Amino acid sequence: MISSIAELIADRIGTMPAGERRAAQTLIASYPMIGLKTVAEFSASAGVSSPTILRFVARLGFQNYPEFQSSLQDELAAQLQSPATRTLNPPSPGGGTVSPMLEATLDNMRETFRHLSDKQLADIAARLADRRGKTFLIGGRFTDPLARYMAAHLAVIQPDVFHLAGQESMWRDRLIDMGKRDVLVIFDIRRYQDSLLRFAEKAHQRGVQIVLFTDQWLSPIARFARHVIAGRTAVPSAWDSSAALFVVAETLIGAVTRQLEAEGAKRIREMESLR
Amino acid sequence: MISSIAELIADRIGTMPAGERRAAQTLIASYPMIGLKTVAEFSASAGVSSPTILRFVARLGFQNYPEFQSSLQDELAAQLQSPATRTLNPPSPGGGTVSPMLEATLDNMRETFRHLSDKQLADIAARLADRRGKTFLIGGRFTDPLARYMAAHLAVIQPDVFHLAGQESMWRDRLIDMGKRDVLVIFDIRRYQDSLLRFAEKAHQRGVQIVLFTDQWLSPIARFARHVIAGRTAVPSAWDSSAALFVVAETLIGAVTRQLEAEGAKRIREMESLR
DNA sequence: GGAGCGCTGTATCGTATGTTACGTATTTTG
DNA sequence: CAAAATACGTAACATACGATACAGCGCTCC
Repeated sequence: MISSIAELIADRIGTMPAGERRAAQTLIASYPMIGLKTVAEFSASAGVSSPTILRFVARLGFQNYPEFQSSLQDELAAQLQSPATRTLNPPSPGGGTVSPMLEATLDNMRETFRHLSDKQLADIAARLADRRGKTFLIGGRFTDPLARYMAAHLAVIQPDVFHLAGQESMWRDRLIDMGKRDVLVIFDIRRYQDSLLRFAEKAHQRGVQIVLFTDQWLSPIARFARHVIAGRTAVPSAWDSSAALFVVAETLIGAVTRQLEAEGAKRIREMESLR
Repeated sequence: MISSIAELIADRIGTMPAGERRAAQTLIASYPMIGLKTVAEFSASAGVSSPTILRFVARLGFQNYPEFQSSLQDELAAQLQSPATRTLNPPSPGGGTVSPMLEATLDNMRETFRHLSDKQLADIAARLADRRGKTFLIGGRFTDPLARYMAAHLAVIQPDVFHLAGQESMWRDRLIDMGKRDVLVIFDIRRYQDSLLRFAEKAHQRGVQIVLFTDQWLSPIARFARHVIAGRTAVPSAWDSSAALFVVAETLIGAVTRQLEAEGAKRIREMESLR
């Protein structure tokens, strides 16, 4: 049962030629506003010609463009009347893969932040913004990309940010560079990796301050960590979700950036000029 | 402070002559839909003549009818984009760094999935699960970790998954291995990278099917993409957020895994025994 | 009660908008 | 590799839409 134009498009987008598909994608991307504008604006926004828009509309089964617009308007009107039914995608009957996954993820985030105080985040941000020491980041098999993501951002706004990648032996050798003033950010969720635990222990012995991103069951590394961020990871999937940790990471990145505002801005400008 | 046209009308309806007042009441009664229709329809619905509608619009301060309609559309668009900020969620006191960031992120996700149909995700998942071709993943400066994250998971459940890293020249050379049956997953958000665009174009020429993760303004790569996922990225931070795209990626990973259930499970067992 | 003012609708006009025809480029098929 | 089919854009076209001029009507105020 197809009830909305968006569904209709999703249903037929596969059978459309390239130009019309672009039209479809542009419409979906900012649904449904562009469809309410003129053909000329729609076509310009999609980067195709007007006739292509009209053919696209015709393929959806409409006699002409105004009829198509009326449909969009009716749909909008219906949505506005019942705020509860505002979701563009109906509750996806028959084992939809989207809704449960999204709901669980959103819950995870709320729950994660509920157990995370502003002060805690501010402390960690201050620690990361402290320019007297270096910052190292490392992650496990699936969480290493999170470490990379964070490193990529932090490296823009301050010097001495290092992502530890590659062979275990590689980063173990970097231990010699680490000291009391340095921070080590570790991402480790189930199933926890021994290599990371060993590494964390040695770093801890050298006085390195460890910030740990882990799941709600806490990696054994928590024992050595100065700060522990426990994110919810359970979702209806074969895999655990790192989304909550990802959002915490982004939040921290934002906080650190704000703290380094002055120096950071200058640094970013310099960087721009180097490109 | 008057922020919406509805308020504007309420403010001035007292000073209006009878005919225009009827127009105003009709508009308010089914706000704002009638205002998006033609002058003729509006006038008929209000039981007045077209010029009266135009005079009504002029009195509100608009130069002409299209300008009035654009204002209504902008207002609608703003409403549709931030569903939560409209009703619930008080402005979270204390100006902590956490709440606004989290709220915006949650909104982004809801909004992103609102524009994403089950069918679309299923199509992409099916494509990624198709074992006849290879899967390549690549990302931009800040989004490459997302590509890595996805690659790390997909590589576990199926063979021939490759993350393209390192020098541009490196992955450009991999083009020769790509063909019609293969899929290229690209992550590209503002500011879009030329190198990725060039790469996407060449891949497209070779018939590679491109799945694009981008922001709501659509990377130029969308032109060559078979599937486009437009995630919301705006957050109260100096950086754009990739969290929504991250969640979409996780959802896809889950969907692909489910499709490859049988073979995947066997593969995972084998892998376990190899460790 | 009459004159003036203001509001409203009818009819006309100009134009922006949707539509269509046609030629070129691109892809598909034998 | 050739030929056909399909898709796309340019440009001309028609129409429907918004804008305007003007006349009629009612209302108010002297």
